Amino acid sequence: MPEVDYQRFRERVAAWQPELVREVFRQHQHLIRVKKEEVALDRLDLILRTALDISNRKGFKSMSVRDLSEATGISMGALYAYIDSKDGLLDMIMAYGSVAARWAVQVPDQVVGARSRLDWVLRSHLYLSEVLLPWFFFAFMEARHFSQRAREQAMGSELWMERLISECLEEGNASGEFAVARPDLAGALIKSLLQDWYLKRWKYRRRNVDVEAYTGTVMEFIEAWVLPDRSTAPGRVQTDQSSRVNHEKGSV
Amino acid sequence: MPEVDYQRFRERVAAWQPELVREVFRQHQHLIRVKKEEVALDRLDLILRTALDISNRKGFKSMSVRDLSEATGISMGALYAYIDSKDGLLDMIMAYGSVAARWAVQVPDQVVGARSRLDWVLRSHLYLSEVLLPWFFFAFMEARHFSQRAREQAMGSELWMERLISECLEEGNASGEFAVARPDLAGALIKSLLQDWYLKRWKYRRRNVDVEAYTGTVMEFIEAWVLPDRSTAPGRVQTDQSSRVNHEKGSV
DNA sequence: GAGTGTAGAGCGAGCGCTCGCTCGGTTTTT
DNA sequence: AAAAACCGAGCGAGCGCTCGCTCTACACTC
Repeated sequence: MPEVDYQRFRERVAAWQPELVREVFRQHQHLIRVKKEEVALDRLDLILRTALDISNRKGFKSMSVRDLSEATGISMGALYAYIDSKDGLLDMIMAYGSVAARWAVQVPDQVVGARSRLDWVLRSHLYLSEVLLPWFFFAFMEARHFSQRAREQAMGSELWMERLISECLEEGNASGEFAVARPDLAGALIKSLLQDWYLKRWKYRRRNVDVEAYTGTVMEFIEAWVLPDRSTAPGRVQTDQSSRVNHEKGSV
Repeated sequence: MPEVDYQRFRERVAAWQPELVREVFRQHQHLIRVKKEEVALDRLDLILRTALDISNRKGFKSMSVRDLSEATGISMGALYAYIDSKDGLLDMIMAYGSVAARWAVQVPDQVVGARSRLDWVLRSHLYLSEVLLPWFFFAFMEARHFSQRAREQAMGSELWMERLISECLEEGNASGEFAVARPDLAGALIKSLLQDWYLKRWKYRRRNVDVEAYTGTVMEFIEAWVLPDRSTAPGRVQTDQSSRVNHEKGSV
């Protein structure tokens, strides 16, 4: 039934993930003093990973450049050949995830129908946040420290994701696949369920809940709400409209 | 149907809210140089409010004590008569919300039955987070900067709230009021819906969604999942068990 | 293949600045 | 006039960032 599973998603991501740092390097090359691409890529990758790691433990603001220097083993001077400033490092980190998101979540043409599209969008988002967990956590937690321009961009992409979900719901309402009262609010609530996966990871790790189990429960939760009819038992099949209950809107 | 609404909740809170700062003052009196309680309370209240305001805009770490001094109009020296250190200020802020939570969310004895209890717990949490929004936002965003002891306490209270929800669900499963597959995971997911209200406030404010509208939608969302049967129309009445559908667990 | 010039990459002590916090003196209250 | 509260210049530590220098790899000369 699902349009994609985690295993296949990982394989698809593995194909372009090494190119991510290269893309970031090229976007910011005018600010980077290191000339040779092949020399730069490994260390840039190390810098970005380490910066995310330290920032997610003590906050970007609290991470001193000396901390980063010690953790990467790259001297202060050399570090500043890769970044033009601490804020520039933040820009590169954000670019890293933005590029990944752009490459990962576009819905392919062969996925048609509201329910399939919703399934695809939600799963892609969850799976990507699993692969790039440190980045998603960082982007959420540090967003309010961004410059106004960057913050508005972050808010915009949050709203974009929501509208993507809401549009699926509206499309489903129109086709009869779904029956949900407020697609706008529903989109917001569904997004918060996706977010919990990377915001509260410690909780799920402690309980041995993996991304597939989480995704499964979330999809059930959502479908219980948006489908016109349902049975709470997992593995159900009712997707046709014939089994819908004719609910009485006017009842007190 | 609901055990409590926002209006009544506010009235109840208004009765003890002025006593909150007094409680915080007394808990930390040994660290406060200002002797006279009546002199101290107003300024302590101002300090806590302003600190929350600045912290929520630029982060607790980035808020300098000079910022706080200028914003409150209290000189550096006088400020340090109310707080023993910046970390001490953080302790007082956390105490403020902890006391409020303790006073606000205990379930009264007259609320019986799983569905009523769940309703009461969720609404109380949502309403309290509306009244103390700056505190809830602060507690979530700054938790990772706490000392290990404080962080474990925060994690504990997060898990406590979840277990409260999960227990309602389990109780409801046992009594037949609910039929939810994984009460533990469900508790976590439901909590994330409550959290979205204070984490993404800008979004809901922009859409003119108030706390009652949000609460209503969330409660519908949740009940669509946990109730054994449902109708998507708002204002429905089916709460008795006679209308339950006998769902077939084994169906493919 | 040994010697040499050079550009790229790396290094870390030190600069100017802001931070949390203090303390001797002043104003207000009782 | 004593006690309580308030004030803000000044302290050492730590911050982001720089800059004069060294090290390394490789093309070129003889």
